[in-house]
Parts: sequence; structure tokens; C-alpha cells
Amino acid sequence: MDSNQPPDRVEKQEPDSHGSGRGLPKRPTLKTIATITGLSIATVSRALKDAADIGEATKLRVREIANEIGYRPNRAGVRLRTGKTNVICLVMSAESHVMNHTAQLIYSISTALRNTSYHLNVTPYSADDDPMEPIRYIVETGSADGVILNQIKPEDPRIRYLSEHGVPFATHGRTEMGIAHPYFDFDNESFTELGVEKLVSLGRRNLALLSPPPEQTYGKHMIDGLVAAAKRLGVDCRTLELVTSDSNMTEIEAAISRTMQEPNPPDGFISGGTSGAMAIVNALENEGLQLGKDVDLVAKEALHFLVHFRKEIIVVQENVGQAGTFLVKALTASIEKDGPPQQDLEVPVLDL
Amino acid sequence: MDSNQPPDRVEKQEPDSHGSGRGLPKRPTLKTIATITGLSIATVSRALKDAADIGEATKLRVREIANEIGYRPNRAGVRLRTGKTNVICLVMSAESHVMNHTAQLIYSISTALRNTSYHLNVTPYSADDDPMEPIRYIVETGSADGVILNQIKPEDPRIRYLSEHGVPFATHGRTEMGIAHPYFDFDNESFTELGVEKLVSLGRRNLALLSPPPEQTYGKHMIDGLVAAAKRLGVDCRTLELVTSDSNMTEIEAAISRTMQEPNPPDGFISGGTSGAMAIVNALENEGLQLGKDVDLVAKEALHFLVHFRKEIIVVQENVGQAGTFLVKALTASIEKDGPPQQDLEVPVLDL
DNA sequence: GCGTTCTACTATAACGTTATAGTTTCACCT
DNA sequence: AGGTGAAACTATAACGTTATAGTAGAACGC
Repeated sequence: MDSNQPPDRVEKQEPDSHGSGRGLPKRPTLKTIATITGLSIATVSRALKDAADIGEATKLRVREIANEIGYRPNRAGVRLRTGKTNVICLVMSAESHVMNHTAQLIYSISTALRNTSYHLNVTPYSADDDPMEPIRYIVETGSADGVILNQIKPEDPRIRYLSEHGVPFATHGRTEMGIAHPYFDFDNESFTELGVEKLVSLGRRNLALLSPPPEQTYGKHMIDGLVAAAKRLGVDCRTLELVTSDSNMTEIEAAISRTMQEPNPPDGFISGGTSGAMAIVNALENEGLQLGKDVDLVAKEALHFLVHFRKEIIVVQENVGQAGTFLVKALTASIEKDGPPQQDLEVPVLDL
Repeated sequence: MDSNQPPDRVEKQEPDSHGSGRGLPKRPTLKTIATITGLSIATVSRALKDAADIGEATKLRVREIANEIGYRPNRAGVRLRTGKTNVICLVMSAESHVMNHTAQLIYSISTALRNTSYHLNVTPYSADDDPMEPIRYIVETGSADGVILNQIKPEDPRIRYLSEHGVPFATHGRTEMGIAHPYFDFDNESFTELGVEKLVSLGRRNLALLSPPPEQTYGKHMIDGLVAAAKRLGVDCRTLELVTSDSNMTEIEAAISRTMQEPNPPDGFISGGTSGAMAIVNALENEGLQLGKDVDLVAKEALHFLVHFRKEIIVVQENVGQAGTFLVKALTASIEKDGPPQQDLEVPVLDL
């Protein structure tokens, strides 16, 4: 990278390392502006930060020149001096069944970060990895000002660790640890409650939830909502705990087929994701059942596939973009110590 | 962040900013190790880099202590001194019709980056943005050692710019600019050729390609493959240039319905993506046509949805994970000036 | 025993930034 | 006139790292 060459010597004898800059004009620094204006480096620095003890005329002149020569602060310098990284690290779970979700989260976060001074750093980990490892790395190297986490568990060691080390973070999802922190969550409990109500209003009396693993808080929330609503409305319910991922849809289909052949099969389904819903539909149709007639399905998704898959599916849309935007706002506020932790829930919408 | 506190003074009077570190032990630096071992900072630095002029015993001792106290190099220090950022920036197109693709790319890249010293930085831009802007930023601030680009155009100004500035980069897709650089690409030309062959072997004689925009190189490749194979096998072909995105599937469906009502409708379709394929199927079925009987569809996808959508769809799987892995390898090699640019194509597989 | 060479280390400066503690200049008050 | 104080600026050091030049001491040749 020309603009950031090793400072000491001119590079060997290689004539022009990448066919790039003729006389390599070198990236401007505060010193450049100082030389041009005849001011000291310190004054230039303070002028650009709009400090109180710099004259208005000077500020104007400095800003003008900075603009003209295309000055951009050197991140490494700032970081070394202040400890401020201007990096936000998204530590993301990279299991296939959450990837579409995550993709949208990445997109919305990085979009929300444009026009801020923060950069997005993505660190994945997979099921076999220790989820603590990326967190420890970030804390130990001080490589980010704040962290965003997803796939939150009720008792989540990452959150305890970050909180104990004073590293600002925000989560997509909630814990049950009583540690106040910024978060955004889809209200999964309301979602399953609404789903139950909808299915019951359609005459269904025996419901099944294709649920995410209950180790995840949102899985628990879904089950809670299901059980509460079913009890309240006096209908039967069960959970089918099958790992929902693209790769084992066939397996899920088989399990659902089996369920439908048992004595008292469900007539209403709820699914928390796109591929789960597709698996349910395929299994039901294989069993000769007709969606909207013999059985009904309520499904939540972040994509827009299900409406095109079968129009009979009752779809609740989750707006992940909203989550990203909020998380960025909440996290930056937390980094800049701006009031108490901001928290928000997305309310599911389902016409009854 | 404790481990990276502004160095000068102790923070105000706030008793404990985040309930974190008691006596804040401060993150170890080379100096810490130097003090412990009684060596100089320079020696410690060189010992950790396994330099030739340091004694074996010393190296061992330094490494041991470094390990013990959990030393991690300060990135800002390294970066300031050497210009090496250890960041790789994925500049990603964030249009909805490529997001699933991109999600997998992000995942595979960041996975390939684990256990390397590089970090992944994601910078999105959308259709209305100037695609050059993130590139200029990276070059001007020297914020990355290398760049990965996707959604490549035949004549792509980003590539000219990066190349002129000597910034290493790798692309997912190809240009036609004759600038040698590392890339990975799915062989879309072969894909449509195979698709045509397959459809012709099924007796289809009038083919239609739901094509990506031909401004993109891969769109052009697909059209080239289609036209060449159709000509070779003596069948008719056309391209339907509709913007394929989740959001306007309804529009695509309508357009395809219209096409089917015109005089000489296609009997074989090729689609380059998941939602396009779903739109085609929906439109055809609305017109009362049966997949696998009246018409056939060959589709490429990176997800695993289509097989579950209609088993009659002839699916070609694209393995985006492969792309990420390769791009990382090729880009890091290029950064470290390791031989000529590495390039690879994914060969589509379709049983005829 | 003196120069030479090698090994294993050290001292120093510099990368770009910013917090702090000055310093200079000038206006104003009594 | 002398002191006070504000306004506007500067000098300095430090953050953690590494490239370079330098040095101390041992080993070796003749």
C-alpha cells in the first residue's frame, strides 16, 4: 500500500513496486498541514477537532487545506495514542440455519455504520469452536470499541465476560442474566402466541412448534409463548426439536412425516424459519395433506421466500434491517457513554 | 476498553467505569517482557520474530514468558510502524438479489481468515452509491492490506484504480480489461451451455434465459454461453432481462406470464438464481403448465432451496464457500508477493 | 598480541496522533 | 504602571512497534 509505506528506507531497488505512484506523493499527515499553514502540529490537530482554544480563522484555514490536500487521519496513530479503534466487531454465529438472518444483519449493520467513523469487522465462529475465543481475543487485543453478538443464550458467558471487562456490547437477542445492556430482539414469545391464536381461530386444536434449540433464548421464548397461549385457549401443543438447517431438511421432513402417522397428529404448525417451513410443507404434502384445508402453518421468516413457496402459508415477516440499525445506534451510544442502555423489541404482525 | 486505555491519566474520578478490572493490570507489551527477562525491547521483538541474530535459548525464554503473560502484539503499534494493517476489506455489493450469495462469501472468507493474522472488514455499498467511494477510502487511508471485490463488470474502474495504486486485490468474477490479478469465478458460460444441452436433450427447442444484467461480467458470460450453445445445437433462444431480486418477484412472474401468452413461447428455461427460478416456476404454474412435462427449468443456486421447492427443477449447485477459501489464499499470496496471480474457475456440474 | 570476524545483543529514532503543560501576546482593570 | 487574565498558540512526551546502526565480547588466524 503506497500510502502507508514502511517509513524507513526507499524500497530496495525495485523500480516501481506495483506500477503505481511515480514520485509517491505520500499520504498527507498533520505535519503536512502544519508545514503548509506554518502552524504547529498540535494546533492543526486541535483545529480539526474544533477545540475551544483555537481561533475561528485558523480553524477555517486548516479545514480548508485539509480538504484540499485530502487529509485523512491515520487510524493507527489515533488508535495507538487514544486506544480508540473505530472498529466494531460483529461476532457472528455462522451456523447455516442462521446465515440468511446473519447476512441481513451484516448488511444492515454495515449500512448503518456508513457515515460514522466506525468500521465493521466480522468474526465468525462455528458450532465446534469455543464461542469465548473471539471474545477473549477482542478484549485482550483491544481490537474493537464495541461488540455485537447474536445467538444469545439465557446464561451467556460472553456477556458476563464483556461486561466484567468493561467492553461495550450490544446483542441481537436477550439473556436472562439480569445484566443491563443494549439489545434488540424480535418478540418471539408474542410471535408464537399470535400463531397459536391464529391457528385456533382457524379451528386447529392440536398444535406443533418446529422450535429452535431451547438453549437459545429465542427458542425458549417461542416455547413459552406456545405453551402459554395453548393453555389459555385450551388446545394441545407440542414442540418438535429438530435442528433446523438447510442441510438436514430431508431429516426434518422424515421426522414430521413420522409424527403425522402417529395416533393424534397435529393439525396446526408453527415454524420460526424459512427452511423449517419448507420442510413442514413438503412433509405434509407427501402425507397427502393439503395446506389451508387439512392443516395450517404459521411461519416467521426474514427472507421473502415463503409467500412465493405456497401462498397458503401464514407468514410473519421479521425485519432484520431494523435490528441492525438499532444495534448500531444503541452500541455507539453505549461506547460514547450516552445515557442508559437502549433496548427495543420488534413486534410481530399477524392479521387475525 | 481497559486493555487499551488512553495512556495519560487515570480516568477522572469515576470509581470503576464499567465494573471491570480492579487494579487494571494493563495489557503486556514488549516492554513488559523486556523488563521481566532483562533484555532490551528490540531483542524481545526480534526474538518473537525468530530473527537470525538472536540466541536459541533467548528465543525460547522470550516465547515462554510471552505465552505465560498472554502477550499479544498491539496492532496499532505494528500498523503505525510498518504500514501493515492485517485487515482485509471485503467491499461488497449489497443489492438484495445477491445477498445470499454474499452472505456465504462473507462466511467463507472470514472462516478462511481464521488462524491467519488477517481480519475481515466489510464495507457495503448500494446501487445508488458511487462504487468507487469505498475503494478510494481504503486506498487513501491505507486501511487494508488487500481488497476483495464482487459484482465485477467487464470494464471496472475499481480494478483499474486499485491496480494503479498498487493495492493488492482479488475478485469474485472477472473483468475484460486485461489486467492480470487473482480471481475466482463460477464458469457461468459453461453453466448456460450445459443448461442448453440438457434442455435440448429433453426435447426443448425454444429456450429462455432469465439473465442477470449484462453490465455484470457474469451476465455477459451467461448470455454468451446460451447463444453459442443454442446456435451450435440449432435451437431458438432469447434472454429475459428482468432485474432479479426478492422484492420484485411478482413483477418477474407477470413478465414471464406475458411471455408465455405470446405466439411462440419458450419451452425451456435457465435461471441464474434462486428467486428467479421460483418466479419462473410460479409463473409457469399459473399458466397451467407443468414442470418436467410441458416445460423444463435449469437453475443455478448457492442456497439449497430449489430442490425442496420443486423436485423437477434441474439444479446446478454453486459452491460459494470454495470461492471464499480460494480468494483468501490468492489475496494473501498477492499481498505477500508470492508468485503470479492465482486464478481459478468453478466448473458447474450437471448430469446430462 | 593484534587485527579480523562472528555472535548476540542494545540504543535510537521514527511511524502519526493527542493530552498536558507551558508560552506569548494583548486587552483590560484599578 | 503594574498586575490579571483571557485568547491563541507551541513544545513535549508518550502510545507500541520495528529497522537500522552500533557495540561488547568471544573465537580465531598467524
